[in-house]
Amino acid sequence: MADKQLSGIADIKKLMPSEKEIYGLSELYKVFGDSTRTKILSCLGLGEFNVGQIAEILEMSVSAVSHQLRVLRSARLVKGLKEGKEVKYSLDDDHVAEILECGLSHIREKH
Amino acid sequence: MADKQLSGIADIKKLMPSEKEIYGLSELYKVFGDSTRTKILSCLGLGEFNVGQIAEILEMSVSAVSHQLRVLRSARLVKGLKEGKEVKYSLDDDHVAEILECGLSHIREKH
DNA sequence: TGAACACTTGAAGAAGCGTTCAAATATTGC
DNA sequence: GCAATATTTGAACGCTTCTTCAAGTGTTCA
Repeated sequence: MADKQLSGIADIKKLMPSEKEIYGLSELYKVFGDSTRTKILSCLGLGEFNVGQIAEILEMSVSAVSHQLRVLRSARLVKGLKEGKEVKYSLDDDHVAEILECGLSHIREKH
Repeated sequence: MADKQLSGIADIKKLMPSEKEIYGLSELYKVFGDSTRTKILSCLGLGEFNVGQIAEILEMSVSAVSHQLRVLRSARLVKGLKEGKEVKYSLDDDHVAEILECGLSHIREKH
């Protein structure tokens, strides 16, 4: 009984998302938390492109872009389809653009 | 005229969010991209707490929590109100919980 | 087969990040 | 003023991350 009024901290712990969910969430946002990757995602929100085209649009080296595409692929945010010697990249699903929008509307309101 | 069919890459560049917006967006997500900070935000989504309480809920040192609260404060994701010798922290606005929800629903669908 | 092109990969260096520890500041009550 | 409590701050350390450069794989076409 004495516990009841003492804090409610035990209750709060139970209401929090699980350790696993928190981890997954922060890992997801970590991927968005780099401007090169955000640029790539914004770019792919406008169409499908191969690595060289993305590099040209972003004015970065092909290698740097490819490294980041690997990160985005393993986070399943983009997918790459091989077409001959090229690889056409596109957003993996609609959720990705949605998350971008969600953040954009926040910063547009705040600043 | 020759330009027109050449690529459309110049057009894509114009359609992309500005450098400034991209930067702001990735900076915002960078803040979410750490599990300690995500925990603090989830916690404050459930109520208002002082630093010691947050540290207890997260089972972390007060110092570590305070350092991360500074990051969250300067990103204007949380606000702290001084009450005597305590500081009560809360989410800065509804957008924050919204962004958390947005990411959570993504990972819950994907995994 | 071999040259050309598109892309990926590995190693390396610089830069950035998060926690810890110890010290500093601020507020309250004796 | 002094001790006690709550929080912040700075320096230091180890760890991760992003880009670059060079080398590698894979595909097309002659």
